[in-house]
Amino acid sequence: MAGSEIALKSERLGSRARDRAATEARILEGARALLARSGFTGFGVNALAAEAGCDKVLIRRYFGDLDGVLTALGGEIGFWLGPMRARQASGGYAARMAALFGAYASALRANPVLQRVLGWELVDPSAALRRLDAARSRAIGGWMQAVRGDAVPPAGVDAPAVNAVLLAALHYLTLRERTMGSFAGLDLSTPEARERLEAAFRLLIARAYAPETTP
Amino acid sequence: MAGSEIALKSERLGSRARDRAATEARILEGARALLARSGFTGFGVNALAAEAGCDKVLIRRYFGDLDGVLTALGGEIGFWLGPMRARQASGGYAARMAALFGAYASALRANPVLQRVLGWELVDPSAALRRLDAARSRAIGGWMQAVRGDAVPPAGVDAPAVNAVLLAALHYLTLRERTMGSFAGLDLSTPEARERLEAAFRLLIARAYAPETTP
DNA sequence: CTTGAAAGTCTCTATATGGTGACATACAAG
DNA sequence: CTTGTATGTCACCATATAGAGACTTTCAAG
Repeated sequence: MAGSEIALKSERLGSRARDRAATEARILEGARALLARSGFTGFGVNALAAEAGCDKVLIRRYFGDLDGVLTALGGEIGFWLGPMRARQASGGYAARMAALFGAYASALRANPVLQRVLGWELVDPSAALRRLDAARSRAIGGWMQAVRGDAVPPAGVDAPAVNAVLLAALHYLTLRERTMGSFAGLDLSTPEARERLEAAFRLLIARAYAPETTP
Repeated sequence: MAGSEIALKSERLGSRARDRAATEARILEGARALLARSGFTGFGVNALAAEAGCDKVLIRRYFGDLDGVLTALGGEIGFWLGPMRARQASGGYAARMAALFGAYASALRANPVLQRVLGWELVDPSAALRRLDAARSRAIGGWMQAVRGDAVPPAGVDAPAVNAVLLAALHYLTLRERTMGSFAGLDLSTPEARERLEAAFRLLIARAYAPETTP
């Protein structure tokens, strides 16, 4: 009888491998899953503890704050955009930029957590989100510079400003597709609309960065 | 003494003019002010009642739900974009589109409530926000059609798609300016950066909608 | 004048949240 | 074996929220 009690206790309490690193990993994975599923509106200490299957006090002990969890999660943001870094585009500036935007659009569409972060930044910016944004901005800037390589935009075109405009459009349309599903009369859920938008991006890039002579 | 008691009571309870229409107007005005100041994160029944200076039960009685308040507020969304409807642009399609974007950008920048709504749509879309978005989309579409007039975009250019891309960029950059204050390495709080972005918009519009011959 | 509905105020409950303290257990160092 | 620390569990508290009920007060219709 005593043995069964001990077995019960050890099953009830000891089943959790007493491993801080594993718990922290579960918290981070839970935060990732929770953000992907419910976004920031349901992102609280209680919900995260339930998702990670641990007590909420451990979140405070190990990360101090929910912002600490976000900051720790941001350490993997390099991984979010990592797979894109490999390839190097070729051709002129316009061609390289088109390839770059296509790759970034695919990566962003496949990353719900990044979408949630980008959306929440437009609603309730916090210090942690600002740090994440700064790091992501640097990463993307470096990545764009690497892909661009030695190609230079045509003279008379403010490439950083134009790229910012196009990148802003890409962010907004991707978020609209997941949330509202439509924008400006276009049904973003249909492949036709997305193809039209991709064509519009290609056209804008081609004409903005066209060489001196345009047909 | 009985008289003073009556006076006190009438001052405490009767000071509120017993007028349902006025109370509804105060609730709507309070919702507008609350949204402009705190956004949707602090948009609750208690906060709205405190802002409007009335009891929260009246919000439920008159509007049923917070979504009802939003829907009623959306009836004034026509007013939000109303002042722009007057002027009619002239020139070619590119020139008219440039004027249109400039006017819309100014109106959006001066309208914090519209900014909050646009931001929240990307985070937590509700049925009420979908209705508001549909109405706003129709209004903007009609306004663009009116300003465009009889000008037609050059052949081979998918004008609705291109305009959607540019409009998306305008929305995103305006929201980023209020929240993060920067995007893609550009400090949006400086007039220089905004001027560069406006120039980028003008360049994109001009080249996308340029007549057949481009220098 | 009486009566009944509308307008408004106050209070209570149920719930969820973030946060903190008290306690139990495992594990390793002494 | 003892002891201390880290890890984990549980219970409690203060707060804010949405919502419903009970209660005045005004006003207008009869």
